[in-house]
Amino acid sequence: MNIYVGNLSWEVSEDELKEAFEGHGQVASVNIITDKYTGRSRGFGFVEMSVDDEARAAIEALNNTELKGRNMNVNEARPRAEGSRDSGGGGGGGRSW
DNA sequence: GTTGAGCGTT
Repeated sequence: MNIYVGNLSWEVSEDELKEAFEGHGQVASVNIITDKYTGRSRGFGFVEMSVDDEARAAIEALNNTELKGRNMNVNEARPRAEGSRDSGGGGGGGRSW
C-alpha cells in the first residue's frame, strides 16, 4: 500500500515518519522526496505499508495530524508507474475504486 | 542561510 504524505516539515526525517506510521501499523519503507537539484527536502514523501488495513488506519489516524509543528496530509499515493506496457486496465489515473 | 503546493527513484 503506497501512501502519500504531504505538507511535511523540512525538519522531518524518514525515520521520524517511519516511527509515526509504525505507531499505527507495520511500515515497510519510508521515502521522503528530496529536490533533485538542490537536494533539499520537498516537504512530502511516500510511505509503504504491508497491511492495507493498517495502512488505511494509519492514513485516517495520521492524516491532518501535527508533526514537527506542521500539519501533514496523508492519503493513498497515486501509482507511480504500474508498468509502462500494461498493468491491467485500470491504471492511468485510477480514480475509480 | 533560502522555499510551502504537490505525487517519488530504482
